[in-house]
Amino acid sequence: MPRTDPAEQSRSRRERILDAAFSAFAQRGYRDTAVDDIASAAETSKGGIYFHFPSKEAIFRELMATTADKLVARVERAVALETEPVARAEAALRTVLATFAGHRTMARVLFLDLAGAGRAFQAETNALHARFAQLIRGYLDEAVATGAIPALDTDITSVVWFGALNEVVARWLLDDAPEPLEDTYPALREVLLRSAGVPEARIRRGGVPDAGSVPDAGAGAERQGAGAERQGAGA
Amino acid sequence: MPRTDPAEQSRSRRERILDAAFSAFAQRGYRDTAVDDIASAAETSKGGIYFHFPSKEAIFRELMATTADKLVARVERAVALETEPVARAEAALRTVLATFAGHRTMARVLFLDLAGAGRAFQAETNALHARFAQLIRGYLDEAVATGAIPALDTDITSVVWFGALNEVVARWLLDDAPEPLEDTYPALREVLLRSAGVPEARIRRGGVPDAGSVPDAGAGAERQGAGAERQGAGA
DNA sequence: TGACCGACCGACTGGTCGGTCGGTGACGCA
DNA sequence: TGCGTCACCGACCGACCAGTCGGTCGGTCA
Repeated sequence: MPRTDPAEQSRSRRERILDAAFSAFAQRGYRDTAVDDIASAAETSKGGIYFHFPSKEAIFRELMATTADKLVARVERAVALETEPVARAEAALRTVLATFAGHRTMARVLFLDLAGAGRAFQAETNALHARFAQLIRGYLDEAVATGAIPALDTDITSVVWFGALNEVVARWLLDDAPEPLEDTYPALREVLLRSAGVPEARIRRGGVPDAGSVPDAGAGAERQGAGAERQGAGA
Repeated sequence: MPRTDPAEQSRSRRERILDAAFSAFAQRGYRDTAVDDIASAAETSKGGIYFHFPSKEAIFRELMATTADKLVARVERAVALETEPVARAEAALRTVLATFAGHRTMARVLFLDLAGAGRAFQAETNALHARFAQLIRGYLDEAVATGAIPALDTDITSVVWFGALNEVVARWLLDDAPEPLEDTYPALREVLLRSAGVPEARIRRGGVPDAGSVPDAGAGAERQGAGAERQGAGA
């Protein structure tokens, strides 16, 4: 097949562009992928792309949406095979893991901040996450050692804790009119302690202490003594 | 104090730059913050900035590092006040939440992928997360309804599940020589089921099923029938 | 007083990249 | 044979921006 293979040609150009964009975004991220890159990977031209799509962003959005749809459909199919609720939850979990395992690229597009930065930062951020997870792990190991909680995989548990915290905070950050973040503490605490095998009795005893023991949050400014945390307005 | 207030001046220019960069990055993200923006916010010039820092990236890295250090120090201080292991873990959790609650900007710098994209995508990504969390929540609600698990806050639990999954996958994606993702399933399953209050007996029964019930992961190509998932080499 | 220096300034450069627009060839139709 | 149209091409435009570099200026020291 020299060029313009008919079978290949029949898959409309639009599809070829989408495929090319998909793997380009997954490999280099949105910002670092130029429309020209997509064009050449799809064996077309920039003009050809802008004939089919109004903007680079539109390509990305379409990709996100259809990819997510596919994953959701897959999960729902797997879940439908089970009837018992816990088994259904397990099936969902297992399916997501198995799907990503077989489609690393798909995972990249959906989970990594594809929207975002270059490799260097990705690694940096990852190291930061690892650092916090390690901190948590230390406390968990300690708890295991003293018998406060049963022996368990503290590696994964710490990752779960960090991931959960990360998500809770991110969600609060992106909320336009967020409730106070601390309000989530009691429920989050309960879930996380339970995940680490803390006995129910111990969980129910002692929610949030009335005061003290948390160093002055909300006091001093963000950085040093300067005028940080200024509102959106200023220059 | 008309201008060049001495007290203000004494806080070295370098600090002013760091402060300005901190809030600029937090508000607009790394990519969308121009060095000129930082300069004018710090009431200095681009040249002035490049006198103190070798590159834009260096500023960002320094900010990340010191911010993380501060948070870790704060957590460790709070933890040191407790002796019982579970209480220590609780203190850590509470401190992180309380700190971010009081320092939204700090949270933005550390947690959001500020390294990354513009607002539009952030919102998009958030919606996607919400969608998946909602999916999970459905299953959990079902489990509660049938009495398979005790009544609990399925809202946060689903967020925890999603966050955990997200983190596990992200970590696997950034690993250079990752173990198969499915290998984490048994441990992850255990932690998450426990977090949802599934009885220990039920957790121990049935780990991963021998086969089937997971639709053909790893089969068809990533997108349509095309040649996606090509390795890093190609154009 | 004059030589010197370090901090700081801002115009400029080199390069990148999204998006545009005037084509162009193949094809159907009259 | 002429004409319109669809799909596509690629040179080009304009904006944006990190980083550079020649220059200024307020001190300081001899």
